[in-house]
Amino acid sequence: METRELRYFVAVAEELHFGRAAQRLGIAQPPLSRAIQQLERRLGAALLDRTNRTVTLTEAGLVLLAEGRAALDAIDAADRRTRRAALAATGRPGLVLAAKAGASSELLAKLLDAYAAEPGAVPVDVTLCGPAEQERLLREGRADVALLHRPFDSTAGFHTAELSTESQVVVLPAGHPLTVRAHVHMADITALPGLPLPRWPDPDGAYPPGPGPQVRDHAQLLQLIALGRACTISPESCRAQLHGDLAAVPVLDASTVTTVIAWPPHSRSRAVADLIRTATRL
Amino acid sequence: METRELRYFVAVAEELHFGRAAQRLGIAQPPLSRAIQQLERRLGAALLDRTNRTVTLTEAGLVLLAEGRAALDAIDAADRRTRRAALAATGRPGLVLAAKAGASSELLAKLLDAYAAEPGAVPVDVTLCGPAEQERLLREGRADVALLHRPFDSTAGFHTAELSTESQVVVLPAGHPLTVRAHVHMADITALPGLPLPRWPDPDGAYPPGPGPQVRDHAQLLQLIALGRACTISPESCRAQLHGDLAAVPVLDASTVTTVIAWPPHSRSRAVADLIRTATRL
DNA sequence: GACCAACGATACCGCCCAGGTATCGATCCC
DNA sequence: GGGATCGATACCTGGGCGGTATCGTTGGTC
Repeated sequence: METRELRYFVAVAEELHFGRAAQRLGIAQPPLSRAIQQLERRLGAALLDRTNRTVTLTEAGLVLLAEGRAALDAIDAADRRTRRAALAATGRPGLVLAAKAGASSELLAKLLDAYAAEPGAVPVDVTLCGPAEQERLLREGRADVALLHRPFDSTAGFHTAELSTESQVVVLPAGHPLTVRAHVHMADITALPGLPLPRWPDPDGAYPPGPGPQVRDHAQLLQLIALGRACTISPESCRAQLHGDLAAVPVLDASTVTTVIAWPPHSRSRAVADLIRTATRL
Repeated sequence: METRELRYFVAVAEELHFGRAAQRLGIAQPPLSRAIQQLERRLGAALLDRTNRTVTLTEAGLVLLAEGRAALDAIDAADRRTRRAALAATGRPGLVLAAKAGASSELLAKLLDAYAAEPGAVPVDVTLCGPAEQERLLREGRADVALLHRPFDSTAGFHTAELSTESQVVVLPAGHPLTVRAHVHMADITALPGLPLPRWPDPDGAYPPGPGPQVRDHAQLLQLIALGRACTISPESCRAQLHGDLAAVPVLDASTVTTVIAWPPHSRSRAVADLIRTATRL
């Protein structure tokens, strides 16, 4: 199976329309039709049901869409990591660490300090990113290592080491009636009138339907909470960043959050290994 | 990057010889040279240092070798899983479960029984394989689900669920002096005169150097132990399979072994999901 | 030190296949 | 029933992949 065929198939499977897929790929429609036919012939499996009017994925097509995307990601990652390795060999070496903006900042600071003190430490570029974005960066080879938060981020496909586990708090506007409580339960929060949980964008940038304000970053969310328009559940380490307008109350029955350091398998970099060793010793 | 280029590069990187690599690939040497040059040009990175006499991998080449192998594996897996999905849709559906021969047999039997009792259960083909082979089968898409044993098998790249944790025992010939002990330590075993730990083949079939008899399967190993030529450390569930010539003694400071059920991420099969659910409920 | 063998690179050639244009055939909509 | 939409088919062209022949360099050998 050639990557060209895979790219073509993924395009058609996503568009469910040969014309649009061809346009997206920058080729004409007939070669695309032929390439898909050839792919189906070689696999001995129908991937698409086409009825001259609609295109739908077969069961095998669904499988190939998921697996093919993963394979293409692996190829792109190989490409990017090879380029990065070449740069590192001839230019300044350096690590890219992806971390969620506004999360685990204390842990992150400690890690960076401790690593910088190691012999042979290289400069670390920290990429702060939106929720679940670290995972993508790491998968695509744009980052060498990432701080992920279970159970929110998937660690599938990575090597990981646990760094810390913490319980969660609900962040509320200062002066909210609940802030006098020593602790609350999930049921107390989902029933809060006028303080819905916010909606974060999907990886593709779209917002899921439902109530709750749409937020794009942490600062925006904190401001909304201060304005009394939302509340949120966060790991308790976020308390360090709360200012006067906000208050936090432990949520007893929220899932605990585990911060893990993750890196791609096959990572051969000494710098990555050093950073991980430093992290696990914290 | 095309898979053809990747395959070519991996062949050269493994052989470190253009002629042999070309032979292995079934093409002539000149097109291979050109393909590698083109790949290097497109990546903007030297992958191989060639001195007319010897070929060595650069740092970037080492990265691409590891990442490229992973990417090629992903493509092969996509291919195989798609074919399997097509077969399952048109023919008899079925699952392939990979398990280490001679390990966790009781757990495996319970799992198969429990799953078979589920509504909508499909036939399960059990593939018993050598050490660390399950991992390869699962990675290559030849199995739908596998029982792995941490820390021996790598679970990188898979989703997993823990099934059981057990401590380890040393398996000795019956009548050996140590068999009267209630328990032993690792130091007692490595120092055993005339009872070395066996050597298992690498994934490529070669044996690592060192003392100890070469073994290929469990029966062979047990026979060697009964003959007083070797001993081995195994999870304690192996006791169920020991016959009269053999004895087991707990090893207090051996690492504990966790049996996990693993499946590829992106698995879309209901049967796999059912099996996993059954397993975690055991 | 000159010759030879080994090995990767280069030069050149032929053919296959990817991609393009034109068109067909079926289906849905008005 | 006519037109629009959309995937499939027919046919052509060119680039690139693979092949053979050969070169250039280097290391080993007598």
